[in-house]
This record gives sequence, C-alpha cells and structure tokens, in this order.
Amino acid sequence: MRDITLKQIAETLGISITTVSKALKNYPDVSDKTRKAVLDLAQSLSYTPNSFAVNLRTKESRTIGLIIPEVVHHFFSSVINGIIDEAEKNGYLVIILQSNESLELEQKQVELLMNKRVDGIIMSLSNESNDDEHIKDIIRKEVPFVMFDKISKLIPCSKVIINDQKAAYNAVEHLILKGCKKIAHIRGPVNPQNAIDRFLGYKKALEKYDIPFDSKLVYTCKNVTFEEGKAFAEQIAKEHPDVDGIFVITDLVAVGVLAHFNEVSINVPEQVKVIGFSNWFMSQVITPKLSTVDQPSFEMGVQSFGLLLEEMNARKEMKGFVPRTIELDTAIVARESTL
Amino acid sequence: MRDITLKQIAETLGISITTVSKALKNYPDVSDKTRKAVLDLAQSLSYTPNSFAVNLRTKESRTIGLIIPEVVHHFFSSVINGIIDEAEKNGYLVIILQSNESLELEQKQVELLMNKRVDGIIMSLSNESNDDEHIKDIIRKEVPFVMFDKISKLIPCSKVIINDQKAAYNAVEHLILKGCKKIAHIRGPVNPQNAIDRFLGYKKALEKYDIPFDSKLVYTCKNVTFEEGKAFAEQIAKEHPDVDGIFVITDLVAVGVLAHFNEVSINVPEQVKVIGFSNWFMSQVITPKLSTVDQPSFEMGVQSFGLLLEEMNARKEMKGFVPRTIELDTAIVARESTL
DNA sequence: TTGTAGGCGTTATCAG
DNA sequence: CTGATAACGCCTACAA
Repeated sequence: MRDITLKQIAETLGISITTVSKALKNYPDVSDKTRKAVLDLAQSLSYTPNSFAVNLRTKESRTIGLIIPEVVHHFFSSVINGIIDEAEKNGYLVIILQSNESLELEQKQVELLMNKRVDGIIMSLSNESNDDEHIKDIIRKEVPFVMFDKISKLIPCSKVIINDQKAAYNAVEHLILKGCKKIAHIRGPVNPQNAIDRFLGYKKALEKYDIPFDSKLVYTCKNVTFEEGKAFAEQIAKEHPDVDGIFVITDLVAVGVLAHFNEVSINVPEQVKVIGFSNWFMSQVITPKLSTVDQPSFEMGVQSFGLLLEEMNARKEMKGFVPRTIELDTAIVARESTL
Repeated sequence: MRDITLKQIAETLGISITTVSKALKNYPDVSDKTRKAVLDLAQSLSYTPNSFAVNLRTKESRTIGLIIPEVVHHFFSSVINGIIDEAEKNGYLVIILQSNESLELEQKQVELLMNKRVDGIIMSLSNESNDDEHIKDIIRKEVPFVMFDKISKLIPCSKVIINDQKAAYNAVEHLILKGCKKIAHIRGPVNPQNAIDRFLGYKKALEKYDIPFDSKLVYTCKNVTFEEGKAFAEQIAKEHPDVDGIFVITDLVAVGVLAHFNEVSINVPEQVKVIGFSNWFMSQVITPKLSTVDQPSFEMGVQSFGLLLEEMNARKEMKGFVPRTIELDTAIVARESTL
C-alpha cells in the first residue's frame, strides 16, 4: 500500500491538487461541498502529509536536537524528561545525542544536527568544551540555541542555570553551621563553569566564616564517578584525618565517599559530615541519607525548551531576539549525613 | 548568510547543477578539472546537502524513533545509550519519546513517528499495552520495527529479550539454595509479558523444589516504585512474618524493601533474604548490597538497533525480511542481601 | 564530458 | 471558488 498523496486524492475526486491542499488546511476559499468531499476521502484513506515534502517547503522540521554529556545519569535523564515532554506538547520531536564528555564527539554531533537542519539545539557542554568553534558556529549560523547547566559564559545565547556559586556557598555554610571546622571539597573537573562556580562558593563560605582556605583540602575529580568518591574519601581520611566536613561536587561522588567511610567504619555524620549536590533520587535511600542541594532538573528541561521555542518563533517571524538567562532556585536538603 | 545550494555552486562556476551534483558524489563521468573546482568551492563554502531535499528524494530520513516507558530509569537509559551509540555509528539519529506507561500516549507517539516518516521504530511497551492496533499498524505499514524487553509475543517483528522466566527461576533458586523456605514475590503489573514470565519462573522454581505455591505471598506492583517496595515490605512483615526470602520484580522496588527493613531493623539477610532484578548501579552501593539478576541493558540497545538496521537495509533492497529474536544472557549477581 | 528535463509532495501566488 | 504554475533543493535517466 503506497503512501497517499494530495495528487491521488485530487485525481480520485477529479479536482486539482491545489484545491485539495486548501481544503485540508481549512482555507476559507473552498466550497463546503468540496471541502467535505476532500476531508472525507482524506480521512478514509488516512492521509497524512509527507513530512519530507513539508520540511522542504517550509524549511522547518519541527525537530530539535539535544546534546548532553551522558544519558545514564539521574540529572541529565530528568532534564531530558522535561525537554521531551515540553517539546511534545508544542509539536516538536527531540533527537538526542551524547558527547560522552568528549569535545571531539560533541563537535561531530553539532555538525550532525546542523546538517540535519534541526530547528534548534539544546545543549549541556562536555567537560572538555568551552566557547569553542563548534559552539560559535551554531551562533554564526543563527540556529536557535539554548545551553543549560554546563554552559559557556562567553557565548551569547539563552541559558538555563542555577546559581552554582550561591548554592555551593549555602551547602558549605550548612556544614559550618552544623559545626564543621575543617572542610574539604571534592570538586569537579577544571574546565566546566559549574565546577568552578561551586568551588568559588566553597571558598567564599570559608572566607565569610573565617575559616582559612587550604588548597590541599581541594580534590579534583577527573571523571566524576562513584569510584573517585571512594578513592578521595580514602585519601582525605589518610592525609587529613581531622577533616570534619566534605562538600562534594555531586551526589554520585558523595555516595562513593559514604561507601568508603562505611567500609572503614568512619562514622558519618559523627566524625565527618558530608553534603552532595543535585539531589539524586538515591541519596535519600542510602545509609546514612545524604544531605544535598536540590537542583530542579525536570524544570530545567522545561525552561530550556521554553527559551528555545521563544527563539525559534522569533526567528520565524523575523523578529529580533534577545537571549535570556533563567536562573532556577536551589535548596539545601538536610538529611542524616549532616545531622 | 543563506544556505549554500548546488545551484549557487553551479552558478558561480558557470556550470550546470547536474555536473556539480555528480562531482560531489564522485561520479566517474566528470573531468578531473571540473571535479576539483567543484570540490574546492564546495569545501570553501562549506556546502552541505539540504537534508530536507535529500529526504524527499530518497524517501528516507536516516532517523529512527524510540519509544520507551520512561527515560529516568537506569535500565531504559542504559538501553537508550546503546541504541544512540550504535545508531550514530551507522549514520542514524534517534528521536526519543516516552509513553509514561500510558497506552494513550504511546498510541499518539507511534502516530507521531509514522507521520514523521522515521526509517524505523524501536520500542518497549508500556505496562498498559499489548498487541494493540497501533502496534499492528506499524507492521501493516511495513515500517521496520523492533521490540525489546517489554514485548508482545503476538506481534511478528524482531525482538531483543532476555529469558525472563529462566532468569526469575534462577533468582528464586538462588534464594532456595541459600536456605529460604517461604518465599514471597513482589511482582510487576498484570499486563507486561516480562512480569508474567518472571512470575512463572518464580512458580516453577518453587515447584521444582517442592515448596508449595501460595498466591497470598504474591504482591502485585502497580507503579513499580521505591515506595511500593517499602509498603509491600511492611505488609509482608505483618501478614507473613515467617517469610524468609523475597524475589522482587526489579531493583528499584527491592531497594524500597531494604529501606523498610532497615527502618524497622529487620535484618537482611539474617531474617529475610532479598533478591532484585536488573542490576541497577545503585544496588551495589546500598547497605546491604543487593543481590540481583544482571540484565545486559546497553547490549540490548546495541542489538535492538542492529536488528532494526538489518530490516531497514533489507527493505531498502526490496529483499524479504524474516524477523529474528535475540535472547541475551542474564546472570545472578550474589551480594550481601542473600548471603 | 556536460547539460536538459522531470519528478519527489507540498505550498504559495496569482490568474481565471 | 478553483486551478495552473512555480518554487523548495536534490537526484538521475537520457540527450547532446
């Protein structure tokens, strides 16, 4: 059974393609009789417009691209969730690609999406990338573009972020208010803006409460894994047994920290308090329950698509578009690990 | 800067569109000189073919659709991972939709993807669906189609599955060999084939080891959540305090079970042993570490795309295609919860 | 070796 | 109210 086309409907009805097209799109200048005939036939043949042809004609595909570091990750999959949902509501589909934290892959994928002529791109940078050429290329080609979470401050595009610095500040302050005097920080990789900001927040909180900053208490993740958390916890316990608080870049790593302390029977929160970041679902399930910073991931997805839609619509109507940045609120979630 | 087209290249070079097209596609019947000129210009203008036009011409989009119950789920996100990776390697992009376990949404999404004219569809059924019309429609329209994990046995299409019944049998046998005499089962919803199969495996193992089957020991999840796990654990402890083993449909729920037992200080594995299903990353991180059945999720994704590719290629070459089913191996992962 | 012409299916313009 | 005609950008017989 071949696909139904306007032509076929036109021929069976003995009218022109033009008229069929108009009838289907509810143009006013078609007689009711004709319209009805067309609509009925189209219905019974279950006609659907050939989207390839429509794409070519209208120059839009009602499809957007999403590039994230990795799909298997609570935070990112929640964002995906928000984006897909919101996109679907607005008649858009979402192509997802993952950079696996590799700049090279990310570049290729941006190219893929542009060649595919998606209507817009949403992206969270890999740890290796920044305001690189491939990103600038998106701007140059005027493809609607939104960054979230791991962004590049230098790129002029819409962004959805949290105030990482403030959130980190609050997390460390929370440790301090709980009585911690010597606080270590397991930070994210050197490159990503949010790792930098969280580090700055950490520093600022120490400063504020007159705790001397000691760069030896800062441990830098390379891959941001559970295993790294375990390893750093071990290292911290050895190198600085008097550390009584740890602020960890993200929950997954923090859970690694807890796992190590469990293994060697270092009591959390008695001997050392731990706070993570991003409120991973699992954090409330482990023992002890992990205190953390709640990050509205689903909402980030929704807002990201919203901003993209704004830009796509503005461009369609040839209106100017000024990028906007939306900053979402975070909140400390105090649980057992900082009791 | 408008998009570069063949026409523009042809005009600047003062030759015909045809020749440009041929040169770019390395047809033999173009003089080296012309070809070089074209290639150089195309390069310097960074020409890329308009995929909308190519789609229309070739009637394929090099895009596939993927429908899964939910993205935020370790198992599914791992499968996505496998599919995206494999697809990208083969020059395909992946549009992802989630049914949220709703039949109605799923139907809409199948329609969306067909209207979009994706080259193929990969899908794991929602808990509400079966061999419904929207699925049959995919077959009728001869759209290449692969189901994985939650499949419908009645639909003639390629499938990637595990032997749920056998895997469940092994899990329950594991409990029995560890000394359990009274084993409860927290099963999945009534509808999905894999929940049924796992239940059957549970029954078969009991039978094999002469343990009487008691339907009161079977608890049926509705939403398959952490919370349900907690609630059922509580119920089991109350209704059947002598239960000494529980086989749980999936790790997430099993973790809920452990959480409740932790709270009320029922010792796992001393008083009751627990085994889950699917080897969620978190299972090795909680206390006690959860025994489970390892399910090769990433591999399922890879194989699913592989089968889809086979079918897409076969159809393109107008060759017949016989659906295949790939059954992947599972393995018991014994950890602390069944020591 | 190069170019002409027609078509993929839809939409938009403009004339009847 | 209806329809002929021309795009959209690419591909490919077939002709020159």
